Amino acid sequence: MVQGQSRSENTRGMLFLTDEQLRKGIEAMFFAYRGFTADPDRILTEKSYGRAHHRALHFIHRSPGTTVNKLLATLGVTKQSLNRVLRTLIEDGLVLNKIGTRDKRQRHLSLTEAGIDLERALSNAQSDRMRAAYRQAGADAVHGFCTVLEAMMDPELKEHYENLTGGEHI
Amino acid sequence: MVQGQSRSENTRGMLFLTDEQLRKGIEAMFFAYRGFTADPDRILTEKSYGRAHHRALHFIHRSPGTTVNKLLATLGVTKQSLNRVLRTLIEDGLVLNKIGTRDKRQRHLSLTEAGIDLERALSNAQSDRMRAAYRQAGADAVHGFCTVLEAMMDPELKEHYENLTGGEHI
DNA sequence: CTTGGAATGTCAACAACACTGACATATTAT
DNA sequence: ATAATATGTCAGTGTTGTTGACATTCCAAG
Repeated sequence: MVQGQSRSENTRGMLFLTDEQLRKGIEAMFFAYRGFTADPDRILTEKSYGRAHHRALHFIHRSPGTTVNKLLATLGVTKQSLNRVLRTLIEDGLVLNKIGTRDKRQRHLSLTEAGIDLERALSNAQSDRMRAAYRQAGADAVHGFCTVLEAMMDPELKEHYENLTGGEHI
Repeated sequence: MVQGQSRSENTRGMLFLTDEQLRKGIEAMFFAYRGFTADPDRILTEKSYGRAHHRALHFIHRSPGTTVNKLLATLGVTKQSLNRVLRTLIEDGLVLNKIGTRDKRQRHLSLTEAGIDLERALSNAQSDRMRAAYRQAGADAVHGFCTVLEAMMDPELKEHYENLTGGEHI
């Protein structure tokens, strides 16, 4: 440690943060994210899919009936990139593509039975590690974990994060 | 919320975790990681580098004099993949490649002045957001944040994380 | 009703970054 | 001497991202 001021606060309640603490946090994010994706990645490799497929399945599951444009904004990729992934998922019978009734330009995306199964397998693999980490760390730590993560998001992305709780339908 | 048992514990001290809570955590990781990499990514794009270059610079800065094999283990990529990145960094005069004295097979990696400058620019961009998030969340939250991240790591990766504190030299 | 623009899909080309497999070259260890 | 280690390199492949261009469909405003 450079200084002995770990997690201390000054008179104005401001945190003193050493370079060492910040660097530890940066490295923790790097290594933890590897663990975070490791388990679903194994399943995906078996099925010849990638992380992009997982993300698409996750958010379609989260907001069934969502449109391509909404999914695009959530994932933060180009439509060409998403389209490649969606096409394979539709061809493989994991995702349904229903033309909108109100606006026929829009395509409403939802999971088929098979899509739900794969999403659940991936979600379970990821949740298992998350649950184990949560239990090991304790309730207070989990609360702090989420608080810091939310504070790290771009404001625009944070809106997507917050708006997901509802799961708006058609 | 599916249940009203947020962050509660049962008689054995075990956390009750709803699917909703776990899913929130998963999405928080996804969105936060985007924010985490956004600022350095902008600098990297300017200089025609990628995230892989950032990671190499970071860990060489962290452990000056480290060998290629050690860096390989830390980054968790193949030597071919790392070599491509290292070659450009060496050609561009950001990284030094010194043949070992004890074992002449080994190449000891370190940053040049220019390498240190770029690493610092990237590190500052990332630290600024981290510091802001830390201050917004508070000291307790930061502690919980790191605790959960550490619990999420693969045991093998966690060793790398812990062994980095020293920064062993030649 | 025509026109503008939004939503979507698709084609092509390209780049970053990961992978595998194979091979070469020193150098060290046995 | 031989085996193993550390490194570098070449070739090929796959996923995922990007731009740019273009077609289609459809809503909405004039």
